[in-house]
Amino acid sequence: MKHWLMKSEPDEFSIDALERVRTEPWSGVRNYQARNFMLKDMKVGDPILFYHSNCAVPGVVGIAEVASAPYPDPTQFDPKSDYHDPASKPDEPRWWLVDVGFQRKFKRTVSLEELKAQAEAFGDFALLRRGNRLSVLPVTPAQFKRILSME
DNA sequence: GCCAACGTTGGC
DNA sequence: GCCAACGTTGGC
Repeated sequence: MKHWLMKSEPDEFSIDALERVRTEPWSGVRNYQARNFMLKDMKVGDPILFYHSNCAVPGVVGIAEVASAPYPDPTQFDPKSDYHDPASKPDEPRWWLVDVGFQRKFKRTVSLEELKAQAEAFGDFALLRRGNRLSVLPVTPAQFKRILSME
């Protein structure tokens, strides 16, 4: 079982929004590395750290899980969608996603600032790499556990 | 709102 | 295949 971290801008889709809808198709990922994690490496039931980005206090705010096998992101074929990709063909979809299911919301935000303060204990962590912009990234079991212990 | 970092595009 | 231009991400 692999562990993951997925970023979302709370203005767009927050942990509270996920708690309300329970399950959300993770549409709109348009980065090949992030897509490949969803398409090739995720399995139903894998734990996910839910991360709020681009906000006052960026950080991990809760736990979700992979809730479906990968399937083509429908927004790529929708001309009205911001995520429309005219170059993608229905018989050969370029963008794939998984459903993300709510597990629980943290009592408090484990902030990026706190994570950075422990950067050494985390070792190599994609989230803390300089200039990191990946919105879907792998987390080791030890890193996952450490973040849970910081709640 | 600024801007550094990074991915993608397209001309050559 | 190189690389400049451009667009986006995301912390601050």
